[in-house]
Amino acid sequence: MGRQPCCDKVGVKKGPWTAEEDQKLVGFLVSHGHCCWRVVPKLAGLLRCGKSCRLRWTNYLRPDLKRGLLSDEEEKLVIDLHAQLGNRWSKIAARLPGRTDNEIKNHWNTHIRKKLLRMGIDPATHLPLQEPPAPPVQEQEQQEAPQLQEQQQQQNDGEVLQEDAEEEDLPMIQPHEITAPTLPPQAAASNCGSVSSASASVSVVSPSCSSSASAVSGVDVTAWPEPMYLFGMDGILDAGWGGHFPGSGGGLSVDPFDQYPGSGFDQDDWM
DNA sequence: AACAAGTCCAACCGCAACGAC
DNA sequence: AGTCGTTGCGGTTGGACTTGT
Repeated sequence: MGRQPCCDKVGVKKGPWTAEEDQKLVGFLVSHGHCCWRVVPKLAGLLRCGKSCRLRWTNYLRPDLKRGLLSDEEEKLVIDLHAQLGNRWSKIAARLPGRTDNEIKNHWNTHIRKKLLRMGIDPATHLPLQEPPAPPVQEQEQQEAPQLQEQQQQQNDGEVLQEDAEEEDLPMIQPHEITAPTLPPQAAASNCGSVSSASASVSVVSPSCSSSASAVSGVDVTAWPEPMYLFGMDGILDAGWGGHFPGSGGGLSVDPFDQYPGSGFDQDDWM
């Protein structure tokens, strides 16, 4: 018995999302929420499969996402959690607010993994690599921590990583540094993703069109969180999110967008 | 300036888990 | 208890971008 594909392969667009598609998706989700992802693209007028919509939303369009490199603290936490949880990226992501599993996974594979390897640490086990003679630099580092128990190793990871980061002179961008330039709400609304609570009209420029879009286009998608927070719970309620967030009575101390699947409201709530 | 190699990340794929019936 | 539909997760890939020659 074969699995039914998540969507009809025929007539379904793939590849990078366009600004127009992002607008449609965000506009639809903000005003209606999602009942089930399969029907979202149809209702939103998108030639995408539901899975693709969900991924786009959770990994990029969700308003509570942080953008930019992981901070030093976040990186340490990822290493720590990875030592405990292994490749359970979603579990790790759950401990880093505003970060997605995909983002953490990518960061691990492109940055952290290499750092650990250079340090002579097996990224999979977080133990020193049992390898043939390492190059001098690694040798030296290995001498510093020979045959450490895992706990000790974890403790060292952070310290050595920090040194490593300094060594490379890698700029560690803090969240507050990567958010959008502070704009008055109106300006923010006209320049970047905006959500009118009344009409739920949304404008977004897709960074997928160009990875440097946020830097050069003048339409900073990293600004997403700010306008979304600015329009606040009232806007969310006006836009049709009302009553969908248990315990969302006051303020946004509990992020309403975070972890909404399985957080206590069922599909009917979204209809 | 042009090209090649390397890096990074958004998006896709396929499987597993879960819930409804 | 078994089947089906949906969502979530982790691995992988394609291509844009950056860096080096």
